[in-house]
Amino acid sequence: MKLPTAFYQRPDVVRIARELVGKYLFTRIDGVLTGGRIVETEAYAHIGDQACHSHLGRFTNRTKVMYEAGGIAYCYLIYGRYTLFNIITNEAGKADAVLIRGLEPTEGVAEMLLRRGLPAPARNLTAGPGLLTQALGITTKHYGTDVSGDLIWIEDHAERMPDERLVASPRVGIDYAGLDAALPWRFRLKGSPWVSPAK
DNA sequence: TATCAGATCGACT
DNA sequence: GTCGATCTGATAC
Repeated sequence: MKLPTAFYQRPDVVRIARELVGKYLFTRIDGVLTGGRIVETEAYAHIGDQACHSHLGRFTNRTKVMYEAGGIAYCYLIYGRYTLFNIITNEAGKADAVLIRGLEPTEGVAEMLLRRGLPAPARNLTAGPGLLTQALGITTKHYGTDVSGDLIWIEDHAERMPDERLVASPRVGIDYAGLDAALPWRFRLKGSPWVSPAK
């Protein structure tokens, strides 16, 4: 079943990030269904987390949707080339987010290959936050899109996801956040080849 | 106003 | 293992 908006509006972003591992992310962009199982996420909290774009109430053109109520997409460009896909959580004004870093393709693989320009399924089809957005057709145009809608949504297939299959570790690429960089807010599905390549 | 570093990936050595 | 592509926001002048 499709996760309702209420799922994202709960206050504990770390718990939401953990629960999203094993759920299924789908998009129907240009009328084509693509998606797969989420195998890697990271939590970003607006309070006490320097790595979060909304830390200390930063409010810019880029971060403004983070301050809306949970359940919408926060897409932005990094390094001038890659779109990263986050889901805003918590209630309006409490700008928390979950970054989707890794996906195991299950639906619409042919279309994903086309979008990625690959001849055959390979690990680099969706293993990495900048890659899965390409494969799913997510761009900055989807900034602010409802993730419980008909364009982008997440389904719960009621798979058993035992704790021992979930690995918590520090997040990636945020050394600038000082001590906060050590917070174990990155969640991966143990043994999945579809987790992102970054250390 | 200018500079810098970043929640990345892929090409190349 | 290293480096370039090239956009955004933060910080320094």
